[in-house]
Amino acid sequence: MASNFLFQIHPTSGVPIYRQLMEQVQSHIHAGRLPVDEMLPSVRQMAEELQVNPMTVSKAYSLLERDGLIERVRGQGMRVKAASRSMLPVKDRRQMILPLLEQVAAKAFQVGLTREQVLAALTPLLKERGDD
Amino acid sequence: MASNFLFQIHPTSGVPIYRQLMEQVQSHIHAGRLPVDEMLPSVRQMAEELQVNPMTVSKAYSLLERDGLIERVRGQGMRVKAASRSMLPVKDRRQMILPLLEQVAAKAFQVGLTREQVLAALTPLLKERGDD
DNA sequence: AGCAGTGTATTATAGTCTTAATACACTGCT
DNA sequence: AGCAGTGTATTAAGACTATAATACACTGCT
Repeated sequence: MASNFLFQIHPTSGVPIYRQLMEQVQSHIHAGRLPVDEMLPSVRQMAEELQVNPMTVSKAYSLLERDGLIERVRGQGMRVKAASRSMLPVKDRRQMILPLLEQVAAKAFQVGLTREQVLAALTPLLKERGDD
Repeated sequence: MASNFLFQIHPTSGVPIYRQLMEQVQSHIHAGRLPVDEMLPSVRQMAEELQVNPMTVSKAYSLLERDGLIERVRGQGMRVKAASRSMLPVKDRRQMILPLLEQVAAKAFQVGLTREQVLAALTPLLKERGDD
C-alpha cells in the first residue's frame, strides 16, 4: 500500500495551510488514529509529503502544543499528549462533522439535488475511505 | 422579524470575506432566492450591513461578473444574469457539490465515522431542507 | 443642471500567510 | 566526539487580504 499518510492539503479552500493541518491532527487524535504517545510525522517529513514549507508545519505544531493536544520532546519530535483524551465517543465525533454536513445540506438544497441524489453521490466516496 | 438580509460573514473561518460573499451570492442564485434580473444589494449597503469595506464587496461582485453570474448595470447596480438561471442538468449540479462531498468523506475518515454513521447523520438534514 | 444613487479606480497602510535560507539547541546512537 | 535526526529562531521577501479616504463616470430623477 502506497499512501497510508494521514494528512492532505486543500490548496483551493482559502483556509490557511497551518489551520488545515491543525484541524486534521486534532481530528486524527480524536478518532484514535493517532494514539496517545504516538509520534507525529516530523516537521521535515510532513513538509516534504505535503510539499509545503517546514516552518508552516512547525507553526501548526506549535499552536497545537499551545492548545495542549501535543507536546514537544526535545530531540525527538512531537508526541500526542496523554491529557488530550483521545477517542471521543461517537456522539462527539459526529458533532465534529456536523457543520460540514449542514453545509452539504444547504448546498444540495441550493443546487436543487434530491436527498437520494446526494446520498448516491456521497456513498461511494465514503466506501473508498472505509476500505483502506 | 428583523433580518431578512440574505448574507452573513463568518470572521473566524479563515476564508476571505470576498470569497464567502461570492459563494453566498452563487448559492442564493441557484436556490432561486435571487431571481433573474433581481438587483443585488448595493456595494455600500452590503458593506454597511456586514461591517466590511465597500471595496471588499466590490471585489466579490467583480469576480462574480467575470464568472458570468451577475452583470453590471451602469448607474444602477449589479443584476442577476439571465444565463445563470438556465436549469443545469443533474450531472452538472452534482459536479458542483462534489468537492464538498469529498471534504465530507475525508473528514469522516479522519474522525473515524463509518459510512452508515455519516449517512445517518446527513439524511435528516437533507430531509429538513427538502421540506421547507 | 443639480443631486443622489450606482460600481470602480487609485493610493496608501497594515496584517496575515507562505516560502526561503541559515543557524541553533537538543537527543539518540555510534 | 561525531553525526543524523528532532523542533525552533531569525531574517527576508512576496503574495494575498482588508481597510481607509478620494475621486471619477455613469444613471435616474427632479
